[in-house]
Amino acid sequence: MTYYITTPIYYPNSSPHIGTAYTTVAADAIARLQRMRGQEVHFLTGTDENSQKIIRAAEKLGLEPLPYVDGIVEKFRSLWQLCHVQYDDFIRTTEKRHAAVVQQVFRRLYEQGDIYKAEYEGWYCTPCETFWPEKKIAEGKCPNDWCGQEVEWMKEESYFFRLSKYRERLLAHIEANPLFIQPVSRRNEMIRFISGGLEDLCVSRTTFQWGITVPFDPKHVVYVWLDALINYISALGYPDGELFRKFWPADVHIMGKDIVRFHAVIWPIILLALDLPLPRQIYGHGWFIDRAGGKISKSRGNVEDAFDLLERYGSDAVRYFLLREMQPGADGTYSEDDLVMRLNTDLANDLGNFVSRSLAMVERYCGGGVPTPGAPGEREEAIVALAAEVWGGIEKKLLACDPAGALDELWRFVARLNRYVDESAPWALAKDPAAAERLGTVLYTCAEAVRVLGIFSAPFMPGVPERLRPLLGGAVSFHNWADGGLWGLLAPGTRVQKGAPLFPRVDLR
RNA sequence: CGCGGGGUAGAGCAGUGGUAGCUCGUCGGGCUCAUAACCCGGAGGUCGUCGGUUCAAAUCCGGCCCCCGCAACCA
Repeated sequence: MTYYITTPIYYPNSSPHIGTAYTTVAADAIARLQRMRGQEVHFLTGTDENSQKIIRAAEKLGLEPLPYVDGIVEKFRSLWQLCHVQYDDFIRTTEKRHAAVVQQVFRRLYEQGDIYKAEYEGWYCTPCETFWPEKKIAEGKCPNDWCGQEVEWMKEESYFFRLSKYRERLLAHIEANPLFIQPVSRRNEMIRFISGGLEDLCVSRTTFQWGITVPFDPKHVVYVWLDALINYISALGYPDGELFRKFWPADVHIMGKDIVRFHAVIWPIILLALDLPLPRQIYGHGWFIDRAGGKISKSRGNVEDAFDLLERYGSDAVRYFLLREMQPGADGTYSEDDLVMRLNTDLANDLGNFVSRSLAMVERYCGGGVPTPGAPGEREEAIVALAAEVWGGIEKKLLACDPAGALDELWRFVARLNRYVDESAPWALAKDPAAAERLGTVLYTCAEAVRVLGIFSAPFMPGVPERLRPLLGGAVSFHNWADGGLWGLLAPGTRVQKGAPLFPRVDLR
């Protein structure tokens, strides 16, 4: 089976913030799980580089647009590398492979009458490169709070995309496919919005040249959404590419809630017009907000901070925090204090400490060799049953784009394991020579649980299995998700060591 | 009459008809294998508000108050 998952293409005009990191890491966790399940995965991310803002930002630094975006793109790439994001392709809208497809699509839509030429009129803010609707304009000023410049009434020759023509078909598709837009709150929003009627979309500009030229009318460049959304198929080599045949339609497009509308309306309509199948799912997650309830701004989550966070806490901890904190259908809260709390309580105290105490006891009471278990008791049977349950739960939740729920499942298991150690009190068994077999059973259960935890953690925190492997004798495999659903794969006699703490505690200041 | 989401212990959240739960914090106890980590127990909530339906409501219905998104060409 194939699995195609995407993030949006990001805007390299500003630094990637914590929200883009969330989107990308969430997609990565799902992609990793699917690979572990043996699916043939294609994971796409990239950058959206055709915008007038790019020119401005470059000018400020005295650069041409392309060298400027090249630099920013490198930042994105190295950030994803530091986060251990394993994408299969990174598309840039400045690439020829993309431009060629956009031009081809534009031409086809024009020829079949879905794109037509007309005149766009409205209040225009030059710095924001935006036409604003009448009711948004207060006293002739741009409504963007960071702008506030005078707007002017402008007429511009433009091409328009006939969204209205496909409205009914789109609505019918959404109604017939409850999972098409998720979560449900977003779906309801979109149904309302579309029901209210669709205006045709302006898809070209003549006021600047940076972008993809309209093939038959070179004074126009293709404007934003038509250009950007097509990345999902241009990256696959539409229309004749082998990847396209193999992976389209996408299984899921993941994104922040702010751009669900474009993905749930414009993108499906482009596909309908091209007579292509629609993606199976569009998932809109929430935003990270700060503790005061405000949006995360550059001062909080810019790229320098992200690099800095990763350096100080490590990719696994940052990934864990992001994935755990964002509840489906809601916004998440970001603060460094919360991150440190998660790191100390969940990762160090619960998960890390369980690994540490388990392996330490095998070292101390069994000379470092995994003991042979005796007959399982009730407690062991409960542990094995819970492992299987949690294994299924993680899979189900993560594939439903709910990493936080999946991690809740995982921690249900970790909590149970710590309780198991206390209840079983191996340190007491070790003092009683008659309890040797029982001790072996308990410590085998602990060590085997460590192996299983390595698999469970792998999609979320890829560093965990890497650091666990040498502790479990170097020969254990964490690559197959199926192995997480089995019990007893760890061979008795395997040499283990306690090693360094998996997640050292951090003291703030 | 714009649309939608939300108001549950000090904080952050789960819970859609039947004795109010989780995480953190707090108080007390236990253990000593472990990263002063782990385990158990207690205190703390009239579930925004007023009214209704019901044998029974945080959960269904209605009014009101407050907070937050969206309101299209701005990732």
